[in-house]
Amino acid sequence: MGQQKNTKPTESELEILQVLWNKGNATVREVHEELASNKDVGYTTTLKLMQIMHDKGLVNRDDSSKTHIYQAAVSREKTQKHLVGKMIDNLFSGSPAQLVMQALGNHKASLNELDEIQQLLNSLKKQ
Amino acid sequence: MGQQKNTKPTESELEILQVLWNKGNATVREVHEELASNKDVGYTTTLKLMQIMHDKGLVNRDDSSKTHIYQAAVSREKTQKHLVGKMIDNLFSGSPAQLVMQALGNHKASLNELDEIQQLLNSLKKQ
DNA sequence: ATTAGCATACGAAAAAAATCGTAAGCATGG
DNA sequence: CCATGCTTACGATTTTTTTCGTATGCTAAT
Repeated sequence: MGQQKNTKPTESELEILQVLWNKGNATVREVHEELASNKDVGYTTTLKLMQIMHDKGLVNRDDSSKTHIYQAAVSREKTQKHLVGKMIDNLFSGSPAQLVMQALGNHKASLNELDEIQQLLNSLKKQ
Repeated sequence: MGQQKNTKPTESELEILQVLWNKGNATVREVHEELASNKDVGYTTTLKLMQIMHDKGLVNRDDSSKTHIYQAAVSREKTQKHLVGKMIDNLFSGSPAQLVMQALGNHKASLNELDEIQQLLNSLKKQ
């Protein structure tokens, strides 16, 4: 039954949210196809997971027709914020800057992206 | 027995690594005190966890004296890199820049830190 | 109407992670 | 010598997460 916002999604739940965020909304089958292209998993596993997520309030569903249609109930941004915050605390002693340096230093970004970051940086400095 | 590098630490293991990274090396008791100041957990739980981590090769220990002394066997940097990469894949569709924007936009950094980031950014742009 | 195919529901098992109780050993201080 | 206190070892339980088998029902094609 239960239902609680702000529940931290598990690893698998995150994979599903991923798909839902990208597709906007989707059936279990659609989500499953997507997942199954990357890893070995049974259909009912995906189904069950999505049912649990529905219970937890992580997804909404339209069950007015036989084949239910799901969509994420938590926003990508909010989830990102939550998990990034957690990572900053857990891994970077609370320093967002260190995380940024890590990410920039070790993972390639395009010039365009660097410019975007530059702009954000400028506006932050002005404050 | 087993032992394998590159094992992804669990949440709890990460907390312990955290302490070890900060202290350099520490006894179970020391690690435990630290953890117990933040959450409610029994001593033998911490002990057991650290034993498991030793099994997995996540920590090294000196057991030449009765009270063993532990230290992290995986570097903070390497672990950060691994987990940040995972997060970029899982949550940011593979774009490190998006993660950076998230972190910068939502989590306060000091002016000094912003300058550090600026410098890194400059050097990346020049390449 | 019967069958084949796909859908959900649901219980339960398996796997992974976390927790803890208890035993046993070894110092140290009385 | 004996008790107290701290240590590790270890088995077992609990909790959480993941996985899947099976039942059941609807729909469409034959």
